[in-house]
Amino acid sequence: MTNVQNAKGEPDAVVPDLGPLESSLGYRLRRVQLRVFEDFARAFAEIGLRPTQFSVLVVIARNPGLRQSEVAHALGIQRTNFVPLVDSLESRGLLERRLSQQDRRSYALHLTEEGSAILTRALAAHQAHEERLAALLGPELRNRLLADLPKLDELLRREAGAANR
Amino acid sequence: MTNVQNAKGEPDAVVPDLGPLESSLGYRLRRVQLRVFEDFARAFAEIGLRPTQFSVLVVIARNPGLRQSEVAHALGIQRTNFVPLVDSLESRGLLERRLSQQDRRSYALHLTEEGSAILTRALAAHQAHEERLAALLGPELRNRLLADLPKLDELLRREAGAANR
DNA sequence: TATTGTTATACTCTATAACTATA
DNA sequence: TATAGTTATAGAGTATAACAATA
Repeated sequence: MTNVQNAKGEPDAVVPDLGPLESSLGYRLRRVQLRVFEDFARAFAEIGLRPTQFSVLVVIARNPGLRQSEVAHALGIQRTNFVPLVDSLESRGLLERRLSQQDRRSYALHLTEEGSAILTRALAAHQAHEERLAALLGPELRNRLLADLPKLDELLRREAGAANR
Repeated sequence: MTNVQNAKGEPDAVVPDLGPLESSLGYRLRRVQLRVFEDFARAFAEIGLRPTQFSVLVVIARNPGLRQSEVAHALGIQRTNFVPLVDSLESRGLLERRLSQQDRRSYALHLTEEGSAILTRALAAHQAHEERLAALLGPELRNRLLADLPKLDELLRREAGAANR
């Protein structure tokens, strides 16, 4: 355990020793991700979209007509769990399920006008959020993380793929 | 949209354009964290501990006698949500709540012998998991991430602290 | 037979409000 | 009055099994 002091020189709370968690990639990623999502939540409070909902709107806007399961797969969400997610966005009038002509089992997803309008505001909020982080981190640290994190993702994706064969 | 090919030269599924998510720190962190936790889950399947439970045992082992809320705070978990977590570990016989003498409102947390024994196995599994990641990433990328992620965490911690004052 | 979307279900995680017993 | 632990509760996120309609 370590005693630290705050800016005023008062003794701060005792900081417990985290042992192997300190150098654990998973632990570090979880803690940092939660912090970043807190900031995201603040930026998106007025808009009323959670990170996952935002990501769904983004993917549909940039790839209109994708099938439900394609969007789900692109975002790493199971088909099963994607249904209520799409339900919520559809009942808010932000997207439409259109019956596909080629394959009548599937729906093609499209944004409504309202969905596009909200997405415009959301994209601005997202950019402001990213710029806030960028100002905090500096370009060097930010760019390094944005280069390193996908590398880790890709390496693990191949590993997992190989393991599931 | 981009068409990619797999190793056999067969056309893989169409890869949707993720737009601003590609360079979103929050999105990147979330995806990578989930991948790393998948690997963690594989490593811990036989042991039967989830990441959070593991982290609780680690902190108690290295700081025996901490109060419940101190452990919760160290791990970024709310007191409220920490109760059932400690309940589950206590009912499995891995830790004990001991009534504090100085402050009879609080419990001091200690591992049982069985808790220590399981933690020994868990620490080995965790090390193997980290070493697997290290072998995949190489020392340079791994060390850079383990240096950069706490930096980001610390910068956001100060920001959030300032915002809540 | 396999796939798309769906329902039902269960467990974990997270968040808020309010209680109790101590301080 | 404030704090430590608790209860109750509700909303998300994630996971599996099984079904109908369609391919």
